[in-house]
Amino acid sequence: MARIIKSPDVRTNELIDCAQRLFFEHGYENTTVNDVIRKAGLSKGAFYHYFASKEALLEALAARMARQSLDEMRPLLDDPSLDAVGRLNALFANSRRMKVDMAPQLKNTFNALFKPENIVLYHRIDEALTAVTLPFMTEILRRGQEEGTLDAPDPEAMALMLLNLRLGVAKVMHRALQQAEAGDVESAAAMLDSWMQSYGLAVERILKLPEGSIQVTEPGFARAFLAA
Amino acid sequence: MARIIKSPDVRTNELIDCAQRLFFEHGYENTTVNDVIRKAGLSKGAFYHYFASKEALLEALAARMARQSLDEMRPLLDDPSLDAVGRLNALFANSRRMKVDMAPQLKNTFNALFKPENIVLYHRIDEALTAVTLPFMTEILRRGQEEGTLDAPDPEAMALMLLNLRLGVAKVMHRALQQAEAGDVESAAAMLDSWMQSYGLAVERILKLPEGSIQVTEPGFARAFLAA
DNA sequence: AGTAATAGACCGACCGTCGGTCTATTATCA
DNA sequence: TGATAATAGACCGACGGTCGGTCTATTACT
Repeated sequence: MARIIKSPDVRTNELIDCAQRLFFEHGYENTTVNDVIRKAGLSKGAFYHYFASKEALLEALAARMARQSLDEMRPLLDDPSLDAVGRLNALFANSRRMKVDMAPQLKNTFNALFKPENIVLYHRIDEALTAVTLPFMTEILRRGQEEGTLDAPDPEAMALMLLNLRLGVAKVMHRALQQAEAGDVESAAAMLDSWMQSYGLAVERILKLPEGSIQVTEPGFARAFLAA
Repeated sequence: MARIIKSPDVRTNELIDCAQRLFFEHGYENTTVNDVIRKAGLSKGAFYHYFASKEALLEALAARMARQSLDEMRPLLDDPSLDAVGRLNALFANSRRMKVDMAPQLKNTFNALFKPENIVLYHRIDEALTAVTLPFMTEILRRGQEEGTLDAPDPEAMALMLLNLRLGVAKVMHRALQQAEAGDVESAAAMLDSWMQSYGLAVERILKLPEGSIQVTEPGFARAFLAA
């Protein structure tokens, strides 16, 4: 094979790129190291020069995703014009916008991530994401408690619970996507809408917020997302 | 090897028994089919006569655990003397009792289940458990809504969220166990207690119950569990 | 400037392990 | 007694990972 030399940083990211595409498309277990290096145009030796194991590649992928996600969130904490509720709503709005924007890829991602053979991939990413998001969320709640805009006696515990709930949303979104793909878009949208409503309600109740202060969904979101 | 013949039912359960011990101890991925059949005293051919794959064995294990757990819960639904809140409290009390009774094994189980190499095992079991528990929980909430003892506009959605929260508790219990094993029993117990307090609070708030109506923990529970 | 030395990116044949298959053999029962 | 269910274990191919070695770019020295 032709010998092409690149900077370690570039190579590493290329490998993670390939891993992301392959893992998401075929699952972690179903992707072989040989698949990765073929796609990356690299030898086995080179691969193991950069990553200690296939698992380490997964770890690096999860870490990169967590980092990216954190970069998206950080501005919200720094914005002094927002109170805690505003920050939470901004978080939800942000994630909505992203979901609709990237619906096509996201659909694939969701479908891939929740395939039963992909639990490992899913869990690693979720773990990394949660680890990165928890301090962030805790800080939002802590400030909210200070401001008196919400009631979270133990901000970290409450934050962790909110993140646990978020997982449930992801699962339901996947169910809705599958139902929509099976042709039943309307009822899937209805189901998703109603579920997100309940989710919002739960968040409000946990933080003792007045009903209606948290807007996790907006009119037509479910349909727009599922129909994309 | 001597040829021993047993009824399919017995063999199946023996294999699942071995799988349970081995998977929990060394993890699913780290346990080979050869390990299982060696421990069960069986040939490869016999194994694949009963299970289509190693994965199918895991599935069967998860299903059996779910079935057992359901059998433990069912009496609660049938008891007419309990209202919804009573049933939830009974559920918590039950799980507390079980936790303290079987603390030694449970410690192992928890430690095993949350080892990073055990995500697959953990997830499968959780999935089976959730699938079995959700209708049960939904029914409790539905009746509670009917009785007016709690407020769950969408019982299934709320039930699913409560189950999602339960996961968080399991994770925190694991963290506490590790901390306790590292010698810091007191602060681990304090942490766990405070966390369970928050968990109870969240449940109450989600269901709009008066504060104090749900008792997930009781004085000394965390210490008793961790010190066992 | 020319050259020797070093680092480390890169290569691919090879190996051990593991899930799973296949054929042969033995028990059970209609 | 023939059919079928149960058991045995040799065998297979794929896969993750290793290893000895090559190639190239940079640095150190004369």
